[in-house]
Amino acid sequence: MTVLANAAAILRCFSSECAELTVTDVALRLDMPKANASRLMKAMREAGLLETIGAGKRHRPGRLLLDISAAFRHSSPLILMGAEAVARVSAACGHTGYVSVLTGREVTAVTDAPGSNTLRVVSNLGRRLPAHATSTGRALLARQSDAEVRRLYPTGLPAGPANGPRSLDDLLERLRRIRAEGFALAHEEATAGVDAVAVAVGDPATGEAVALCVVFPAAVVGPAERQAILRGLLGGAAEIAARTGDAVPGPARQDERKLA
Amino acid sequence: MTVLANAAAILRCFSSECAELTVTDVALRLDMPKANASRLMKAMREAGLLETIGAGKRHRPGRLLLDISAAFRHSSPLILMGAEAVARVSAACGHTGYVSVLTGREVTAVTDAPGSNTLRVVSNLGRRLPAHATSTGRALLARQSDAEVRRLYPTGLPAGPANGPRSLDDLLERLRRIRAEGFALAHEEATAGVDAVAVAVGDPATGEAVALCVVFPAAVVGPAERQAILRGLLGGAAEIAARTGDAVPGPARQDERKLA
DNA sequence: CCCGTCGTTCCATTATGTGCAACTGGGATT
DNA sequence: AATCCCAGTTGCACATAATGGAACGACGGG
Repeated sequence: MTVLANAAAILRCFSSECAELTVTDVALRLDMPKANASRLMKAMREAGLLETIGAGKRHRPGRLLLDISAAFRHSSPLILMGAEAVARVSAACGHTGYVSVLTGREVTAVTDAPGSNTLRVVSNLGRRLPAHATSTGRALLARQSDAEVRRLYPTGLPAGPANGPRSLDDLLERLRRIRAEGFALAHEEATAGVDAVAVAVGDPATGEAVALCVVFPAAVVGPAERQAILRGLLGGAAEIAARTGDAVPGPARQDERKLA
Repeated sequence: MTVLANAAAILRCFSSECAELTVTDVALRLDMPKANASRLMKAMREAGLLETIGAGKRHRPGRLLLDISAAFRHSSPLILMGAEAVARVSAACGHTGYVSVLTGREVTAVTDAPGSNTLRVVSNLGRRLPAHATSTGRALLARQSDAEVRRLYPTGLPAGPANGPRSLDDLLERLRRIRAEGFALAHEEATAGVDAVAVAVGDPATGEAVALCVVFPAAVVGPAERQAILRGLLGGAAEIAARTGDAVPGPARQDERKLA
């Protein structure tokens, strides 16, 4: 299935950073013969996997793929419920919220709820981030055992942002705390000036898990508001957990769930 | 490129309504040999185009596609600006908003801003709807000439909802009004109890156009609020049009842009 | 325990995609 | 206006790579 592999490779060239590509761009990046790239992309256009921008020679992912990413969201009731819960919290506090999933050592946002505040974090759907260096990633990693996490990082932790975990042991220590408290925090990690709160919830039936997360400017959000956001996320997660039969980590009593 | 065509056909089997498929499902739907479907789907899994749910045999679109649909959104500054504008209006009024694009006779929502009201229209990203029977579709069709629209419907209009246009001439009449007024309305068309306001804006440089749209429960939103929504959408569209150099249809003076 | 269903694997056939190189067409340069 | 140059497309012979029929494991239910 070389054509499929090549087609996927072409699709991989697209990302949030690089949204338009020409035939030679692709041929260069994948160092494949121009002829090949040309024919493949033509076929992909005809299949709806790619489309040209205007009438020019620049390409972008096709409409078909858009339809399908919607199917992905609908494929999992967990994601839908998560989106619903995050939307409620986001509407209440005005900050941007996400639902994210973990794949190996990376997290991806699958749904967003753009905030309504003038100063808010711009949403960045579909960008992969290192799990260990984000609140969503750690919230999801905390659902795994220490042994499983160690197995994910056989060569230790890659270098991360200043406030992120500095070593595998540091990470495991943070995960223990997340398991005990039931939520994850990030203070100016992936993005300067941005703090985040995340809560994970899963579906034992499918083995899936998602993280609900709200991000906000670190400087302008005080303890009371943070506590409100946390309460909203925990409440949403608890509702979902009740429906799926998931075990919620952390203190059983809501009032013990406080930010440090 | 038969494998590509087949792969695309498999992807097309997924939709908002049908989010999970097994090998035999696919083999049946596309009546292709089971062997073929099995191998193809295996290859697609390895390429990241598909993934199994949990450890089972049900498949859904892969993570890769999710990343890419993000790229699609970023590919067009027009879509980004539209999303921004709709998010503002949506946050202000609490109703759900969309950015949609037109392909032939169908419109697809590419971005959504879920509303914050308890009673709101649930967003339905990525589902294709007939252009003539939606406010977004008509707003976009109105950017084309009567001749072009006629060419789109050589055999007349397909049957639509009760409040939708009943004939091609009816549609053209509505489009004329949209061109004159600068916005499109739908009253309980695609969905019972739901009204919608849509405004189209384009980028002459690329030939693209998007529709900004807000949907709301027909019964509980009064004239004043509708007017406010309309003003918000028109304002957003005007800002975008100013940046792209697009011509905004309808009365030049804002205060003439009123709902009937 | 056996059967039905579902997915995967085997194998020969042939279609299919590959790579090289020549061709075209559109824009800039002078 | 003539020319160059680069991006993209096409022809052709060769060999890889996908096809489909049927047989084989693997579950799960009756």
